Amino acid sequence: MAAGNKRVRLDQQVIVEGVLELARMDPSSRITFKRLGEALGVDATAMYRHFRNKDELTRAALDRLIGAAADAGRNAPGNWRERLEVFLFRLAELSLEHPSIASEGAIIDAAGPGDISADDLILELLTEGGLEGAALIKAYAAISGFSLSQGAALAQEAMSSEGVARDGSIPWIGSYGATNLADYPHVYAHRDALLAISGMDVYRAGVTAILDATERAAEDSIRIA
Amino acid sequence: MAAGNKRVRLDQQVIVEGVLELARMDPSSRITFKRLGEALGVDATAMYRHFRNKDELTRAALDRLIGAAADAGRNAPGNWRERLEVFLFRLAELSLEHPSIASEGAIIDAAGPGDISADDLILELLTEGGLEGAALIKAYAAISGFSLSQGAALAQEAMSSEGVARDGSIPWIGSYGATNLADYPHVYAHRDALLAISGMDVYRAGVTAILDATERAAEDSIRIA
DNA sequence: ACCTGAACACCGTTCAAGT
DNA sequence: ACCTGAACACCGTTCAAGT
Repeated sequence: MAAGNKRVRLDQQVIVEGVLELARMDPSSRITFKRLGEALGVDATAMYRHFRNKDELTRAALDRLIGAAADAGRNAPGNWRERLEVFLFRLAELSLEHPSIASEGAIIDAAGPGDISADDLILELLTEGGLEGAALIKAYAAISGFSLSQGAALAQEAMSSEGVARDGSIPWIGSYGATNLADYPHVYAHRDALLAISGMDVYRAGVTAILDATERAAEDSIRIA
Repeated sequence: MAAGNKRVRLDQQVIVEGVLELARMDPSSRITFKRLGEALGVDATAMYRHFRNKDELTRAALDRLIGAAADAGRNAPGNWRERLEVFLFRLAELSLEHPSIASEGAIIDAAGPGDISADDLILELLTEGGLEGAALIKAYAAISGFSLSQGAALAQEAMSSEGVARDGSIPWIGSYGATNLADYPHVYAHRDALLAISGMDVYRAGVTAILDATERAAEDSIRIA
């Protein structure tokens, strides 16, 4: 069972799929060349024939995730906002399902075809919504920056609390432990509500805020035109 | 000059300050117990007397950064939105000045006094803006989630492009390299504008979008009341 | 009580050697 | 052309030994 011993011929595609599978099946442990080699039935160093280093490999895997989320958004029904939401939440789901990839920092700009495909989708939907020029670029920046960095945060959260449900329901704030909240009256007043916030709540709140503002900007620019 | 050889008595405070200094002076290399020990004139393993592991140490250092940003926001003039912006941009600056700390993933919830202080500030300012109940908690979630994850993304960007200006002016998108943009008409149409986006532009776009939406929600809840 | 230093189990990466 | 395996330089962490 598990992954091991396929012994197919290696190439970039096969390796990336191996990384994704490893990340899915073993969500709480880091991606390692050794573990990847075992899963593919190949020596740990064989990957260097196909990727310059680990960063490039992780980049390629993340790019695949982003591309898959973009496909989901592109094929979804609904108006521009609804399809954007499908893309954004699919990316969050995929990040939670592959935490060891999505959390591997240092990669905001996967720079592969999946990444560009997602950028194109975001721009297409925002244009459909009526945005153009500087407002379009700003909305694009807010959305693409948010989705990647917040997806990484979600994934890190899922990795560090191993064994816990991978649906984003992990509390965002662990606890206030020994800290005396007397000096922090607002935190004290809302402590129960704050502790009840999950990682996915945070993601959802961010998406809603950004898309509300975007929708507003779109309405304004249509009214002006 | 440089860090080395102080040989003071160790304690949590001294170690955290050492980490922050190391991160400031040597922004493109990772924090290491060995390097930290050299800077403090102490064996690499001496830190284990004061912190359970590296994660706890990094957490404490990040907590200090967040606390400093909260102090800046608390002491700033202006209305709630302006003071929130001071906090958010100060946090981005501090992340860029200490990239090896801010980028050290796995830490969304520093869970220390600085973190709680920042939470209290955010809640205070949002309350001042007229938010309460569920709308308050949602706005808090969007803002705190955004600031931490986007700050980490900014820091990772600063670390990977070593030597480049630490002011967030690094391009968000590297280049489109060899990729044929023929299949991506929207990216193609806006490629120059996209390549001109900096990391700080992305941060600013996110802050503006979230605060616009928050301001709108505050106006609504005041009108209803 | 606090720090040292050897030791351990792992990393990513390089490179000569195999097939 | 592609993969192996030894080797290297580094990690975080543990623990017995020093002072």
